[in-house]
Amino acid sequence: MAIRPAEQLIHKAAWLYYAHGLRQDQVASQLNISRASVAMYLRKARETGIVNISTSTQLFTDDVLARKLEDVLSLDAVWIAPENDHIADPSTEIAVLAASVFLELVKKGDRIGVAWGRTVYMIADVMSYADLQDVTVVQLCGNLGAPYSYRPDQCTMEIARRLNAKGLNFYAPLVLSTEELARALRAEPVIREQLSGVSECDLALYSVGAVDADSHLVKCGALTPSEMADLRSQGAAGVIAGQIIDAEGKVLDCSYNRRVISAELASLRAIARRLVVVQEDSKFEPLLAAIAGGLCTHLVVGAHMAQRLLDHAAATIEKAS
Amino acid sequence: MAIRPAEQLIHKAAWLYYAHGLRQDQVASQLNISRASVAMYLRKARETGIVNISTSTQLFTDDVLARKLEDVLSLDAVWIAPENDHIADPSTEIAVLAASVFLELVKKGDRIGVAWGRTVYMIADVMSYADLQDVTVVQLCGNLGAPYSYRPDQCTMEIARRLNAKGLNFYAPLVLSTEELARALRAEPVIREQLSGVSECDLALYSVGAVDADSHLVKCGALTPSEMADLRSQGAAGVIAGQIIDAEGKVLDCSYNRRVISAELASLRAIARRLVVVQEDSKFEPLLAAIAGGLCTHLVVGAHMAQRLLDHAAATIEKAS
DNA sequence: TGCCCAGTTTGACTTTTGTCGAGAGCCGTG
DNA sequence: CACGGCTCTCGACAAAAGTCAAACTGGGCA
Repeated sequence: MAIRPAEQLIHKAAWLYYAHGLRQDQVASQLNISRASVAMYLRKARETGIVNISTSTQLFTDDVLARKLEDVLSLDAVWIAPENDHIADPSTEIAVLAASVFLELVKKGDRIGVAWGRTVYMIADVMSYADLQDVTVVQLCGNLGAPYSYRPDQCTMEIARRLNAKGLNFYAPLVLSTEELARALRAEPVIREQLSGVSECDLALYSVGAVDADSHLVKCGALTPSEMADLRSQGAAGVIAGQIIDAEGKVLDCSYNRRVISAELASLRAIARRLVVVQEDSKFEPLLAAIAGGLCTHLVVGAHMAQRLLDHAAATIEKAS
Repeated sequence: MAIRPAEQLIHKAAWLYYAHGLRQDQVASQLNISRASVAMYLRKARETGIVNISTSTQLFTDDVLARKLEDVLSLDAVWIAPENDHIADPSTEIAVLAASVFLELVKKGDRIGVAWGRTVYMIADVMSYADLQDVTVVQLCGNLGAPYSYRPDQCTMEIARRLNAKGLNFYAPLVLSTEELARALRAEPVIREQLSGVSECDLALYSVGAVDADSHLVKCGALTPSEMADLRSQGAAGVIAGQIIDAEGKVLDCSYNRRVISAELASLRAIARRLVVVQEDSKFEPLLAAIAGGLCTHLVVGAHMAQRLLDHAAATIEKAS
């Protein structure tokens, strides 16, 4: 009985413990193993998603602020992570909340589009394991060759791993050196298929990038700081799935965008649930752009950002009237 | 701060403990309360479904036997509760499994039809709490006035309570004394509406009753033992949602059925997922009838029953060839 | 006002659970 | 066939969680 402790035993232990409510020693005697082993199995069961512990995120939508934001920005749902009191690290708080919200939004059989970035990777990192075998996680945009730690494929694969789902990477560079090459590559059947499959997603997860020298696009060499500054003066307001958008949330008409291999914004908008998570307060304008462009239906932000959004909306309405 | 500890605190405690993985004493100090209170809050959180602990029921479908049954009976999914070894009470085991399976099948926004009986009530009784606010549980058949403990409305309400969902009872007797009255009552707008709403359900939960003197219908006075025996000789093979069905799973043409207020079998068949749970080995024939009538897409049974079903199917095929 | 009640909170205690290092079986390899 | 390397397992200890009766709280009521 020392061969292959196997899923089987883990399952049984988890079943007896969590579903029947037995104590670990009772489980141990039923299964003829030591209690220590049971404890270990149970940990594994939790880690692999055989048991699922999830907490309602309702607390964060019950907030009046969240409700107001939903109304004023016409979003389906908003979650606000508290930042006021002795919270050690608000950005972690946001990531943890976003991970829970994400898991709550996923349904069996879903196809999920995932973009990339520090925020997305942080969410993946704190996401608890689940066992969603008939779920597919697809990468929304091309890869960056640069030795950068939040690569699009890493984000996709990590989330797929956590969910025990199928991961669908796509191996094209995010940005090419000429528009021609980008066009040609987009026409490739493999790539075209992947791109057209995006609109069949049921759920999307992304953050939004800022248009400044700290942007990921600059850090990993897709754009130089001066190019970025140029784009900014041309009206660039944010970055979504590797593409530059203007203040209205439309793709900016520029060479860079034409050289990018990524899901079209129209495809993104075709996804029913679009979860946008923003950690940094500095991403206020990019977020406004994303919302303006209808790229967001579900939003997770910190309390401070939420307040800014609400104030801004109020000011806009006042000005209009 | 002693006023209304409220959901708020429970939510926060649950969040810090389960989502952030803090220890109870850390949660206690964050929230400025004693660890004992935290422990109590966490229990409440579990009881009210603010946190959800669920275990994958895959173990029970992985069974080869389950796979074979799915094939041979053309069912969508089969779960088999083990009965072989030192399991104390196989019927409880089946109920616990059925409850887990049920919870796994429920999706947000679902409308769920629930019938009645000892089995259904047992399932409700062991079902863990969940917080599915946009779920509606509807009663599939009329009530029994008799002082019987597994009344249809009780089954419905208990499941709704566990799920924190809306319960939709319907207050008509299950069986009337004359066909005329039954017809008249069925024509009542309130009742008609409820009955026609059944086919809009996404999920149904019921067991199947035996046609003998031990049947609930006899025990609660809807039928006398001799009437039951009569029906049996007329071809009655089982009871579904208070109605007598024949071996082919069709409604038996008899006075009793015409006097019953319950969801029509056609409405039941219109429900995409029909979870049938059978505990007693004696319900072999009724179950066969239900399956024959297409009243079952998802099945939970004990190992012994599963084997009988498979043997029977094998024999039938052999005979046919 | 003073008293009682229902529900909360707490400290102290017990029980349950997590973890560690050591030991045992298995396997491929030299 | 003996040897490490590997993983699984166990016993014992430390840490964490559950429990209970007693104290407390604020609000309703005579």
